[in-house]
Amino acid sequence: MKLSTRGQYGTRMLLDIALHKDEEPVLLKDIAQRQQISLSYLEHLVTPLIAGGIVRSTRGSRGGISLAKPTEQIRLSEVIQLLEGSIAPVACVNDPEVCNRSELCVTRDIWDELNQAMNGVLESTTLQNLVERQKRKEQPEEVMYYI
Amino acid sequence: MKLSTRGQYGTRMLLDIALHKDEEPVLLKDIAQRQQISLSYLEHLVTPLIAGGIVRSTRGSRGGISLAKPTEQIRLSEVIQLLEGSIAPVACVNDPEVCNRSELCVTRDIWDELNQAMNGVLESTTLQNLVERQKRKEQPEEVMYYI
DNA sequence: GTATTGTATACTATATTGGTCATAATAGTC
DNA sequence: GACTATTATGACCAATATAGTATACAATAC
Repeated sequence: MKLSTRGQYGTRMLLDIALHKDEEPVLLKDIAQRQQISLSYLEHLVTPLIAGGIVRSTRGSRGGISLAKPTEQIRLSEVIQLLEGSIAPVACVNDPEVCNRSELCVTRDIWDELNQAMNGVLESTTLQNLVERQKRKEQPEEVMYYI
Repeated sequence: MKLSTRGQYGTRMLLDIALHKDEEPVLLKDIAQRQQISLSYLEHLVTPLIAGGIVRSTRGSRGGISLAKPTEQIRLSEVIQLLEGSIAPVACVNDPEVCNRSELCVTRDIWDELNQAMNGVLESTTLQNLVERQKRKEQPEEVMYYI
């Protein structure tokens, strides 16, 4: 039940872009450095995000990556779907045809519930949520000083 | 986010045993045939379940596999844990040490929520639930006739 | 003691993961 | 228009995990 680095790195990349919106378009190189991810691997991960319309790229000098939609409209479910393919823990959840026992299979029902549980979290989390959480996380130290 | 065949086959094996409790101990060979899983692969999967105390095996003729505890006490979370290792979508959820950014990482927080969501389903589902669901599934046709 | 069953280990093929690298395309700058 | 900075794309590769097979061995009921 592991999330591969594609999904992990991809979300971190998007969060990084969102946190540096003032300097859009953001350089892949900078993201790579800040997130400690190899540039050449990031190049791979950005492609499906462009194709999926989450992100826009401009080539050439002064180019880079920018978000293609407002952060509130970027759901984690979408991101993971693009980078990892279907979230479903087993294939038959999406496509009952793959297994001839689907009809009567109770284990399938459970995997479906599992799928829905995961989907619930990912569907309800937007990039905006992540940004807010991040900001909240970085503040408490400062707040402490005022006590 | 895939569940490997280990987890899938393993749960099907346990459900199969539970549904044939009258003929315990159940032969691996029979499970393999009914569940259409190769015997030699099943032999692999049964080992961790024995080690985990979910199932008991008796060797020799008239031997086979039997459940080591009542179906109500066998949680899916336990089964998956034994067969797939940790359920956590990313390693840092269980062990923050693996990543030096754990402290401030908001994506980690999300993976943790994802983990909890999945855990909730698996923790609350027992083998007994599966058995009941299965029986309910196989009945409705008969019930219909009485309407 | 022997047939029947599980146990353990070693092996193999394939797919996935996590990259690297070279090259092409594109946009800005002089 | 040449040069440069930057992303885009695809070929390639190594390591690991998955899924499964094969084989020899151990225990036990009969």
